Order: sequence, then C-alpha cells, then structure tokens
Amino acid sequence: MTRTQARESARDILEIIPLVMRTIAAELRSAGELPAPAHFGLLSVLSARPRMLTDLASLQGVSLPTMSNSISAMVERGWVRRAAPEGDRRVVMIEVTATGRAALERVGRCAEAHLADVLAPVDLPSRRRLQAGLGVLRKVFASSASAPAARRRNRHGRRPYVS
Amino acid sequence: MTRTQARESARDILEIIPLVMRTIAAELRSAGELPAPAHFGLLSVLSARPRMLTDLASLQGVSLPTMSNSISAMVERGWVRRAAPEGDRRVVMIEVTATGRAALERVGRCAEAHLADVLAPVDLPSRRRLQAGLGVLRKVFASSASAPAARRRNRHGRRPYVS
DNA sequence: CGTGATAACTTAGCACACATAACTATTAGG
DNA sequence: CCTAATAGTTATGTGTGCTAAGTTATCACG
Repeated sequence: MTRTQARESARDILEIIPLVMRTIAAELRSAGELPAPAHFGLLSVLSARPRMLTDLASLQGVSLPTMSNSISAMVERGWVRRAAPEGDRRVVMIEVTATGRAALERVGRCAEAHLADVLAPVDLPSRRRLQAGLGVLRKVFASSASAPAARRRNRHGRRPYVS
Repeated sequence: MTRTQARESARDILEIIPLVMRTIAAELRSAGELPAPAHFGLLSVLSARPRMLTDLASLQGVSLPTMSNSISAMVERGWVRRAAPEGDRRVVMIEVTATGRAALERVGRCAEAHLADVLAPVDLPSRRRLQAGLGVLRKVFASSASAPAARRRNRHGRRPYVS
C-alpha cells in the first residue's frame, strides 16, 4: 500500500470509527443496557472459556490495571467471577456467571435490534462490502493488538501540556 | 437485510470497532500526540470552516455540554478560538488557530505513519474492500448520527425552570 | 414597552474506559 | 534464603460522554 493510500485510509478510519463507536454507545445507553461496548467483547471472549487477567488484557489490547478495573466492575454487576486456579496462586481466572451469560444474550439482542434499524436501508451488495471491510479491519487490528505498542514513553519529556 | 444478517453484522461491529478505536488511541498516545481521536475529527471539520457550537455537537453526534467541554480543552491547548459573530450574540463561533492547523497536520502525519505500519501487509484488493466497507459504515452511521436519539422530552410546557 | 418562551452556551456533578506509577503477593533460580 | 520476574491491585489523573440546572441573549406578542 502506498503512502498516499495509507493516508487516505487513515483519514477515513479516524473519521468513521469514532462516529460508529459513539452511535453504538448511545444506543446501548439509551436502551438502559449499559455494558459498555468494551464489556460486550469481554463477555464474548469469556463465554468461550475462562481466562486469566493478563491474557484478557492482551487480547483486548488494554493495560492490566484497566482490565483489572473492568473486571471489578463486571464482578460487581454479577456477570463474572474471580476464581483461583489450582497451580499458581498469583493468577486469577475469570469466569462468566449465569447472570453474565444472560446479560450477554440480552445485550446481543438489543444491539442487534438497534443495529438492524440503521442497517435496514443497506442492500445486499453493500452488506457484503461491509462484511468484507470489517474482515480486513479484524485481520489487521487483531494482529497489531497483540503487540501492545512497544510503548516508547514520551520522546522528549513532552508532558501533556498544562498551561 | 435479514435478521440473521443484521445479527452477524452487529456482532462483528461490536467486536471490531472498539478494538480499532483502542489501537488507534494507543498509537496516538504512545506517540506523544495526545489529541484524542475525537479532537482530530473536530479539527478536521473546523479546518474547513468555522462552526457554531451547536452545529459541531450535532455534526459529531454528541451533546452540547460535551462539545462545550471538548472545545474548552482545545482552547486551553491553543488549537481553537471562541469568537463572537456579528449578528447573534448568543452563538459562539469556533475557529482553528494556526497552532491548531499545525497540530492537525502533525497528528495527520503521525496517524498516517502508524496506520501505514499496520496497513502495510494489506494487499490492494483487501484495501479496496476496506475502503468500500468504510464507505458503507460512513453512509449508515453519518445519517443516523444526525438524529441523536429523539431525546427531546421537553415537548410541551415542561418548563425548564421550576421555581 | 415589558414579559415570558426559546435558543445558545456554560457549569456542576456523575460514570466509565483508558493510562502510569507504585504497591503486594507469589513463584522461580541461584 | 534472597533476588528477580510474574500476576494483580490500588492510587491517581485524563479524556469523553451524559443529565440537570443555571445564564445570557433574542424573539414573539399583547
């Protein structure tokens, strides 16, 4: 891909993705189902099988503390459970509860209903294009998320402003 | 689009979009260019021409207070300016400053560079699929964002100022 | 001309998803 | 044992979103 093409795709992504995010978040919020979009993915992953915190964090591409906090929030909602595995007492396995599965099911239907509204006017060819584009995004970003960023901390003491 | 198809697309969107968001945000953050993704779009819109707050809010699909706060943050960074127009002294026009244009330019290059990394392995057909998919998303969500959820509950006589 | 509704913003208070830095607890290696 | 590495948690701060409740300016109308 040429530099020009990368730039074009970059602009599109930076413009469109946040819009989609906001729209989805607003829909879920107004529906009263508040499991922030992030939690949905989490429940999906965990419903396949339990995972340890570190794995979850790297799967979702977030830091460990963030994942720890997210899980705490979900524990409070009763969606997941922190379990101690046999061997290594440092690790915490996260499991979905029955409540969590129900929530996943409910949110899935809710999101489906709302997305169905906005996707309704989409004809079949467009839908195929959508799916194909999403597939490309998945492939590209799923692989890059596993390598969480080579964290070069702040080039030249560029502190975040302050006046 | 059938219900099944909608559900499939919904799952994909809910899984992929947040991932992409996080990845992009992480890239910008680690590069020290902190203009949160939302601010980038804002600068883009404003660099075309000044806008009033209300228009910005509805263009981006967020509430007025949210936009007001975002603009305040950007004003502190020196990227935009609140200007009073001629006619109506209630409105506030937001204009990009030279600093803001420079920041936009810089962030654009930065995002381009980082996205170029992850998009590098994408071949031409896949890139076309990506663009096509983004186009569909844009069309679908741009129109639904303009109608931010029918949340006017102040229909009749519900006076805002109780005394 | 006043008076009350409406429009455009701002402020205040809240929730959450991120981050880093700095801790605790456990395990592994010497 | 003692140290280094690993797994999580807590503390703190920022960004982004919301609603509710002001403030100020404009307009419509009697």
